[in-house]
Amino acid sequence: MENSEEKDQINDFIRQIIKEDLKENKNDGKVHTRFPPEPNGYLHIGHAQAIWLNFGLAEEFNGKCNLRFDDTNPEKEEVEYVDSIMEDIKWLGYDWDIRLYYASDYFEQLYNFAVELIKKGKAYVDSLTPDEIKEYRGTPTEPGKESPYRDRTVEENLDLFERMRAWEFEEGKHLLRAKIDMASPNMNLRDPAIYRIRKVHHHRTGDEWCIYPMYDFAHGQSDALEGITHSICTLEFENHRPLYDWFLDNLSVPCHPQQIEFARLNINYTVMSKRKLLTLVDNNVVSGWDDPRMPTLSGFRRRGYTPEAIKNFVERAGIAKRESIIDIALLEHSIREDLNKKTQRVMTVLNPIKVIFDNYPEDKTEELDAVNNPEDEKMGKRKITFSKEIYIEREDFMEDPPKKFFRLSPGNEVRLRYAYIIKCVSVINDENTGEVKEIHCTYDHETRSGMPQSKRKVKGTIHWISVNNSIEAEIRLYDRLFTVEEPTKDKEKDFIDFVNPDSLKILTNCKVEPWLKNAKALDKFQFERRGYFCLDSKDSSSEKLVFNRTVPLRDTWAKIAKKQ
RNA sequence: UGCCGGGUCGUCUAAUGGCAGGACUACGCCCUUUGAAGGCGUCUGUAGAGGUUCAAAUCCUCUCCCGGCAGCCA
Repeated sequence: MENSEEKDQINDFIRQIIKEDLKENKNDGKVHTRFPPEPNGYLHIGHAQAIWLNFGLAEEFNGKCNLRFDDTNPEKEEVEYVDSIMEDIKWLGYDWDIRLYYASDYFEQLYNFAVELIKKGKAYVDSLTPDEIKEYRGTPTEPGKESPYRDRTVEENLDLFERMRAWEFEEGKHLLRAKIDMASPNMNLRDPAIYRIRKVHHHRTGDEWCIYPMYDFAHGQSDALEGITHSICTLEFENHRPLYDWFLDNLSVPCHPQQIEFARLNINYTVMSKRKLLTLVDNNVVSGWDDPRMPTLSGFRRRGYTPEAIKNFVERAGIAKRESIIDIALLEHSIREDLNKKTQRVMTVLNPIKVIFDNYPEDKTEELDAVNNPEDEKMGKRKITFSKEIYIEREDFMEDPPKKFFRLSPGNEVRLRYAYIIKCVSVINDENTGEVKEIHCTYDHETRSGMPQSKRKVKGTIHWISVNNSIEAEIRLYDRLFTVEEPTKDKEKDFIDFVNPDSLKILTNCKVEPWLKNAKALDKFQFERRGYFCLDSKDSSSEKLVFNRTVPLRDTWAKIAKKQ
């Protein structure tokens, strides 16, 4: 209920257009959108916004949304990408039902549309070389000039185009072009290419075709064939809209969809183009498209992000026409908010140092109650073991603490979460390095959680884990992939130069609660006082547990310490 | 500088001639057996100059700034 009320409040300019169309009963009051990825890379979080928009609009206005692969360029497209794209959309929670299409499904119809254009005298086969075509096109400030082949007869064009299809010509020898206006101030209308010869194997049509339609010729007609009402795309296609409309106006198509453009999603400290992400993969800067540092959906999934958090984020980022860069802090807020409500808490020590209680019996152990999730009582409680020797985080102890350090230090007390109040009595340092090796404490036996004395005010509470009741794990800490907000802004340097060398830190000697050995891939937890973590889906095994840090908890102390 | 588009708190985003609001961030306080979460509060904005109007972020004029476009990519 609450959710739908919230949804009703979204009123971006696209929704306003749709509501207006509905009011006028345009398209018989129907809304039909489509998500049209090119299978030449993995989906990133920018695509998630487009998916959320297109599928969300369909849900909101009782319409439908198609999935259509825009596979008109066989040189870059692969089945691997098709599969990953479908997996990612499903993961986000959307369903195209039976409406799975490929632009390549329409190759025959698109060919016929091209023939129709030729017959109407509105398309011609050009035989200029690629270089000549470029030269003839002019520049943004100067008009182009017409190709000498522009006035070929309909019969000649038909014959040539048929022979192009019949594998008679070499790549680049001929090109089918729309006959529009070589002097148009809009470069897209200067006789744009419609069909080019490419003797390349296509991932779906195999070697059936050697001519392939250009994006501009395929997209609008595919939209029309599917009965799309609102064809939503990003800003860089705004200049193509007159061409989109020109084709639909000059062909016998079943309907004329409306193209609407919005600004693509950008986030600081990362990059968001498939080409650049591919570069990171190819140069082994990351381990693959699903490296947890990647802004791909598969990367976020492996990192421990949830579809809910991603959808909340793209909704909060909003839909508009002005170009913007969203602060990564908004994304982090969204995932913390979701995981806080959902995750089981667990005691872990990432960087252990041993604490020994001088006044605790050698062989004694105690089972103590720990809350699984303070945000959700239904998640219940579990037992944790206390004993003479425990580990705490190295950073929770300081021999010479600054002001406002509320943790353990010589002569001072601290509370052990769910256990006792303890006091540091002595410290053993490493003979060579001087580093703290072992901390000796006394525990106050009247302060066990729940006892009256446990109400005593102690400023700090730290987490811990029993030496004999913990298992080892590897924990991978991820940070932002780049050191600067806009890695692609610098004109002198390559964006790769700004990769954060500390974007991945691997901790190998971490201690976690023993039951975690039963965790399944992608299971999510809050490691108390540290952050949200999930079991890695590729490298973790029963012999070696591997956890990925999704996002750290907010850390007020880190800010205070930094100021001091 | 041809054409197209865009400029509202630090960052996003609303207000569609009628009180510039929300979220994130930052900061402060409260609460706290997670320095988390939560609660309360504070700061900060209509690119500039004119004009129309009782009233302008919104309409008009001029200026400035920022993107996109010269693939047989999408």
